[in-house]
Parts: sequence; C-alpha cells; structure tokens
Amino acid sequence: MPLESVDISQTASAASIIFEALKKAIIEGEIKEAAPLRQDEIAKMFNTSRIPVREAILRLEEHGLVKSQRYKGAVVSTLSSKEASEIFDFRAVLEPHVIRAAVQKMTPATLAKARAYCEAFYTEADPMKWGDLNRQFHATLYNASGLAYHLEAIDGALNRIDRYLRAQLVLSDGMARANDEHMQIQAACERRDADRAAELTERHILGARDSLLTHLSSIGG
Amino acid sequence: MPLESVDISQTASAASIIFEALKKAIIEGEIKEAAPLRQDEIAKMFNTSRIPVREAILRLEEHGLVKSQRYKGAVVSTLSSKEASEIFDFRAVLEPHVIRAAVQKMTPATLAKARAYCEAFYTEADPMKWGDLNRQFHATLYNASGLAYHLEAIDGALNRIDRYLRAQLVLSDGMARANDEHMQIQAACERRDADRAAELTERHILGARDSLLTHLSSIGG
DNA sequence: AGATTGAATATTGGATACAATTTTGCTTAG
DNA sequence: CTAAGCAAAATTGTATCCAATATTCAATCT
Repeated sequence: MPLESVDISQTASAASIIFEALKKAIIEGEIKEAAPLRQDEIAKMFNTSRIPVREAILRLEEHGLVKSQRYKGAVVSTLSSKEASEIFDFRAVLEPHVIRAAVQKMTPATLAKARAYCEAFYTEADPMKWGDLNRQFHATLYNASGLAYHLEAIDGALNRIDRYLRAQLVLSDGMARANDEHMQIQAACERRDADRAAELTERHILGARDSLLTHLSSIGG
Repeated sequence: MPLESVDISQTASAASIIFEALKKAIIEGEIKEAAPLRQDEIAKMFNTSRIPVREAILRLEEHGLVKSQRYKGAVVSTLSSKEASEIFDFRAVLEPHVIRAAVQKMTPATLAKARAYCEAFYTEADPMKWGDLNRQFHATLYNASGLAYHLEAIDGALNRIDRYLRAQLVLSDGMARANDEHMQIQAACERRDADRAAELTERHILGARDSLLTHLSSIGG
C-alpha cells in the first residue's frame, strides 16, 4: 500500500511571514495611516534580524501599502478621498466585467458557497467580521471566472480601500443595503443572468463609493 | 535672490538601480523567459553585495515579472498564450474607460505631444523603437485622465506583455495597422469624441490580441 | 549499463557588523 | 526666551559571514 503522501508544505520564509502579518495589520487598520514602520522594532517583534523585515516592507511598498523614503523609512500609505474614489471607480470597471464572465461558469458548488457567505454576512452580529464575509462572498463568485490576473488586480484594489469598506458597512444603513444588494446579485447569478449581475455589481460598488464620500465630506474630509 | 532650487534627486539606492535595470531587461526580453536570476552573478555585475540584488528581485516578484522558490532562486516569469490573452482583455476593459475620462481633459499640449509620438511611430525605421513609441503615444493620451491608479494598473499589465506587443508589431502588417488605428484614435481625441476614442481603443487592443493569438497558434503554441 | 548513495559544490536565507544619513537634543549667542 | 549650530543618538542601506537547502558528480551496487 502506498504511503500517505504527506504534503510537507515547506515552512515559509521569515520574510513571507512578516510580510503577511504586516499586510494584514495595515489592511485592517491595526497599524494606522502614516504610522512609521521601524525595522528594528518589527525585527524584535518577530525575533529576527532586520533583513527579512526589510524584504517584507519592500513587498508592501510594491503593493502600494506603504511608502518609503531613503534613510527615512516607511510609513503606511495614506489615501485621500479622491484616491479612494478612484479605486472604487477602478473596481466598478473591472468587477462587472469579471462577474459577467463568471456567471456561465459557476457550478452548483460555487453558488452554494456564495449563498453560505451571503447568509453568514446577514446573520453575523460582529461588525469586525462583516468586511471579511463581504469580500469572501464576492470573491467566491468572481473566482468562477478563472480570470486570475483580473482577480489579483481586484484584490489589490480592495486591499487599498479595505478600511474604508469596513467603515462604510457600519454606517447607518450600510450593512442592510449591502445585504440586500448581495441577495440580488446572488439571485441574478442563480438564474444565470450575467447582464443583471454585472449591472447590480456596478451599482453596488458605485453606491458604496457615494455613500462613503458623502459621509467623509459631512464629517469634514 | 533665491538660490537655484537644484533638484538634487538624491542618488537612488543600489537596490533601486538594480531593480530598474533588471526590470527593463526582463520587459524588453533581453533576459529570456524562464532564465534563472543568480544573485551572485548579478551582484558582481553591479559591484554590490547580494543584499540589494535580493531586494530588487523581491520587487520584481511582486510585479509578477519573476517567480521564485525558496532556496531555488528566481526565474523570469513565463506567460502562456492564455495568460497573455487575459491581460489583453484586462487592458481592453480598462483603457477604453481611461481614454473616455481623458478626452475632456486633454490640453492642446497633450494633443500635440501625442501627435508627435504618433508621427514618430509612423516614421521610425528601427523596429526596436516601435514598442516604446507605441506605449508613449497611448500613455500621453491616458495621462490626461489624471487617474493615477488606473494608469499604474495599465502600466503593470503592459509590462507583463511588452515582449508580445513588440512581436505583434513586427508581424506582417502589425505596424501598419497599429499606425492606422493610432491616427484614428488621435483624430477622435482632437474632435473630443470620447465614445469613439474608447471604441477605437478597445478594438485596437482586441485586434492586437487576436492577431497575436492566431500567430502564436499558427507557429504551434 | 543504469540506478543509488553520499560527499562536495553551488545557491539562497538570515544574522551580525559597519557605513551613510537623518533626527534629536543640548549648548550658546542674540 | 528663541534660533542657530553642533554633537550624539537613532535609523536606514550595504557588506560580510554563517546556516539551510539544493544540485552535481563520482563511487558503488545490482
């Protein structure tokens, strides 16, 4: 009998571990905008030298999550409301295209998984988890497209505005409206109505953008 | 009298210099697909240690230009025709959107500069320069949009398929057709016909994609 | 001959040490 | 008391060295 082929997923490099940890912390806003990233400090947190820390920070910079100046170090990137708005527009161009391509390829398993995330989003009480469930719902549908490059671009865009998305969800009726729209998108996918799914997706994104922008300007952005 | 504000562009770090050099070499195909990047070898070329080389390679990896495995090193990313096709589609979604937004904002200077690139593209005899002139023509028009995030995404996509674009231009009538289409796009922008400019841009991209794909399949891709 | 093992070599990942530059904080002249 | 200037500390960028892993290749066995 053949031996169990144990998938020894070779332990990731220290640099990768630090990169993922910092990325998560920045995306979720645990490290605030404009906060400096001190190499020594981070190295001590992970019990490593500064070398892997530097590599992690470089990778973050290529993703636009931090901005660094020679001999001055890296700070978490800030995002003006204008820049955030442009990223919403970027998504509003790409995501309808992707879901249109995805609808024909969604399997029953895809739709079941998306429905599960949709319902989890609806029933989840903890606002901290809304952001993840929201992204997982959309990603499940988009993944069916098989458009890896598009998906990566969308993911990068979402990472840049993740904290704004979370903020938007907890606004007055942000969560309720998002949930309504999710259910409509899910329904359109289930009846294989690609045009409608694309239209709803575009409105979903542009609506979130407008809701966020009016809020930001009302509080003195 | 105020001192001449000499823009002391502080000398870039070694890592940045190496990054830019490798990026250019990979994009232009000087380093071929799947070729390994040996840290020691590159370090000697630039008379540095391996540290800045590693940082440069990491940045390349974040841009998808190389793929590296732990303890095995980095190789130049390969691109299947399917992946290349997806990137053309990605551009075909974004670029029409960007030029539509740009048309209203193009100044006479913008249009003059674009026209100059367009004509230079037409008159240039050296095929090695066609790729750059092509990109500069389009970039000049797109820049007027002010959509920095979109422009960056388009630039990244172009970098991934740059060598395929060059190959497509030197195909039978690739150059002639590209030139025709450029002149039409330029004309549409000058009469501020955003819809037409967007339509032409989409066709320009999808036409190049199809031309390339039929060529690749004909030579046994 | 072909496959297998194991040492030697090559290559990458990370730690430590040093150089270049910025930032801080004290001192002092006005 | 404030501003300028300089020394000290802090911080980043790079070089050198060691550790971990992969690759090569000769020796051996079937």
